Amino acid sequence: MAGSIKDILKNPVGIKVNGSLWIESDGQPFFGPGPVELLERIEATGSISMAAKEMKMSYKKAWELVSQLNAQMAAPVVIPQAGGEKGGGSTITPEAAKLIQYHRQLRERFAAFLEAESARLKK
Amino acid sequence: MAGSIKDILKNPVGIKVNGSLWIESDGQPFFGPGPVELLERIEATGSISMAAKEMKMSYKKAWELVSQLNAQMAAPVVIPQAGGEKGGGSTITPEAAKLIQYHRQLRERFAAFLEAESARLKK
DNA sequence: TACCGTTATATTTTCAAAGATATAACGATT
DNA sequence: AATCGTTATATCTTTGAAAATATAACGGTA
Repeated sequence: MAGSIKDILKNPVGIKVNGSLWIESDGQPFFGPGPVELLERIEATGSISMAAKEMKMSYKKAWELVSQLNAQMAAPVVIPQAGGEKGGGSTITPEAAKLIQYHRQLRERFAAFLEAESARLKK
Repeated sequence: MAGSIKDILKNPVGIKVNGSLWIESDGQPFFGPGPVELLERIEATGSISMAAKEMKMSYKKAWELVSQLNAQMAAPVVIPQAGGEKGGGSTITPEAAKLIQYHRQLRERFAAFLEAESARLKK
């Protein structure tokens, strides 16, 4: 279309609309893509430290995320155990599974939005 | 609704979905909310330095944004003049106006999306 | 009790982004 | 030529976030 955005760009080939989403509570973000993946990997590995390693995230960062998440939920999403067989580990609660599922669907709807906007950009 | 996300949060009052959008070219973001506001203020003030000061952005940062934008557009969005009456100044081109208008509409559609998602969150 | 790998926490180090500062070039006006 | 406020650019400093490091606590198992 004439007068389109892509027409005024020097290199319109790789152009698209991108973005990121998160859930805010009291104005401060507390649940973005990072925590979701962390929860998924904690579920898969049974361990915060292993999940963090897989994501190339420091254990400290991972622990802070878990701690922050648990603090903001009515019930904890991760149950940690320090010590025990194999040194301990962590399991996720049904509430965590709910969060994961919700965020997955949210991401899908957002991806559709971005797709539509990217298409509009090229028209 | 039962099993909703808001039910598993400790403080569900201020909860909402938020996010940010930008345009990518070749995978690297080059046009987000900051540059738009800068362009608007350059148009209003006729000067990069005044626009930057209004936004409490360093002149350096503002100049870098302008420079980067100009480099990525087929035609420049800002025409700077160093020296001249009143020391110089900068004007924006019709292409810049197009970018501003596009981004404004994009923001509106995104706001609607976020609003819908925030509403869904509370259901 | 000694060991293990994990959770929990404090401290230090690194590093990149932002900011501050300084200086030159510019071109109309006087 | 001197002045003015702007653009243009280099360099130094600050600072804040991430990463790295270190250490203790934990609770099963052998």
